Amino acid sequence: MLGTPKRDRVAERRAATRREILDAAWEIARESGLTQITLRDVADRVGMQAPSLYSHFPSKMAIYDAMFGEAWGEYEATFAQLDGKVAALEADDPRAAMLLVSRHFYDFAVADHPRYQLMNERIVPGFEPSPESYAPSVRVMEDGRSRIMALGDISEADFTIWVSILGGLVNQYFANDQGGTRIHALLARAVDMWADAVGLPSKSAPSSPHRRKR
Amino acid sequence: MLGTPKRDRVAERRAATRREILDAAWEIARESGLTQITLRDVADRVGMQAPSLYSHFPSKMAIYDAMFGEAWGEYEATFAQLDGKVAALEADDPRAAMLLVSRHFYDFAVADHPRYQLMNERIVPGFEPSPESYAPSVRVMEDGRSRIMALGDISEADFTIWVSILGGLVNQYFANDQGGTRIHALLARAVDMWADAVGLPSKSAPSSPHRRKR
DNA sequence: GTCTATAGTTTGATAGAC
DNA sequence: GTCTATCAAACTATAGAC
Repeated sequence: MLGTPKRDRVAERRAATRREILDAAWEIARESGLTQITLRDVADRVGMQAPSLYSHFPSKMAIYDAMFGEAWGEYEATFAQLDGKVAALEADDPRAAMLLVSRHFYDFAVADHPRYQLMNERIVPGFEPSPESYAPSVRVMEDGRSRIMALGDISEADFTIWVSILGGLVNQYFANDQGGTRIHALLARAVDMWADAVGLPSKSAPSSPHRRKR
Repeated sequence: MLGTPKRDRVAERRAATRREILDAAWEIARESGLTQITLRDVADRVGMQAPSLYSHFPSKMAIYDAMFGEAWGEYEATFAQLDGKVAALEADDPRAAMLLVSRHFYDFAVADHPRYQLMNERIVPGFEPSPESYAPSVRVMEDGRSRIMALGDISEADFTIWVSILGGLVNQYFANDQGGTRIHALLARAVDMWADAVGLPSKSAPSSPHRRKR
C-alpha cells in the first residue's frame, strides 16, 4: 500500500488562495470602507474572475464571516503574547495589569478601523456571524470578564463599565482624532477613574492618585 | 397694488412634501438600516415615482444631509426643554446637573439607532455633512463643553472623557442590550466615577459615595 | 411638480465549457 | 479550480412630455 504523503500540496494551495482572498478583502476595507468590498474588486486583486471566488467561499457574506472570526482570532493571539506580563502583575499590581490590558485593547482597536467595525459594530447590512466565527469573541469576553472580576471583588456591572469606557475612547479616536494621540493620552486617566471607583489598589499610590488637585 | 398674501400656500405645500420625504427616509432607516435607504423606496412611501424626488432634493446625499442637520437640531431642541432644570442645578448641585444631562444624552441616543449612527458614526459611504448641516452639531458641542467645564474647574481632557463614557455606554446598549435597561442602570454609577475623579461635589454626599464598600 | 422612459452602472450569483 | 458568458436585479440620475 502507498503511504499517505506527509504534506497535502493541494490543501496547502487551497489554503494559500483563501488567505490571498481574505487579504485582498481586508485591503479594500481599509482603503474604501468595510461595506465597499465587492467580489469583482476582490477577484481583480488576486488575479481572478469574480465567479472563481465561489470555489473558495459560498457567498460574499461567508467572506465577511471569515473576516469576523479572523479579527477576533487576531485579538486573542495578540493578547496571548501579552498574557505573561499581565498574569505577573495581576496579584502584585492589579491596576498596572488593567492599564496594560486597556492599552492593548485600545491599540488593537485603533490600528484598523474596518476591523474594529466588523468586530464590534453592526455596519454590514444582513451580516450575522456564524456560531463558529462567533466563538473566539465569546472566549475573549468570558476570559476577560472572569479575570478582571478576580482582580478585586469587581462586579459584572463594573466590568461592563470598563468595556464601555474603552469602547468610548476608541469611538472618540475614530470620530475626532484619527492618526493622533490626543485620545490615547486620556486612556490612563480614564482607567484610573474606573480603578479608583472599584477600589483597585495601585502599587505606586494605593488610594486615589488622580483625584483633582486642589 | 395687490397686497402680498399672508400665507404662501405653494411654499407650505413644498415644505410639507419635503417633510414627508424625510419622514419616509427615517422610517426606512429605522426598519432596515441607515444605509438601506433607496430613492425608489422613499418615493413609494410618499406615493411618488423615484425621479420626482429630484424636484425636492438634488441628490440622495442631500437627503442624508438634511437628516443629519435635523437630528442634531432635534438634540438641540430636546435639550432646550431641559435647560431650565439644568441651569437651576448648575451652581447648587453640579453633580445632579451632570446626571441630568447624561441621562438626556443617553435617552436621546438610545431612542433611535440610525439617528445616532448618522449623528456620530461614519457609516454612509461618501457622506460628508455640509457646513450648514454641521452647524447645529458644533453649537451643541461648544455649549456642552463650556458649560460642563464651568461646573468645576474641569479640563477639556476630562470633558472628552465624559463624552467617551457616554458614547461607550450607548455602544454597549446597541451591541448587547437593545430594548433593555441593563446599560441604563449603569449610567449613574459611571457618571459618579467621573464626577468623583474631577472633584465635582454632590449635594447628598460631598465626597465619594460610590467608592467600593469594604 | 410629477410623470414615463431610459441611460448607464454596478452588483451577487449561476451555468457550463475546459 | 478557473474561465466566459450571462442573468436578474437594483441603483442613482437625466431628458423631456404633460
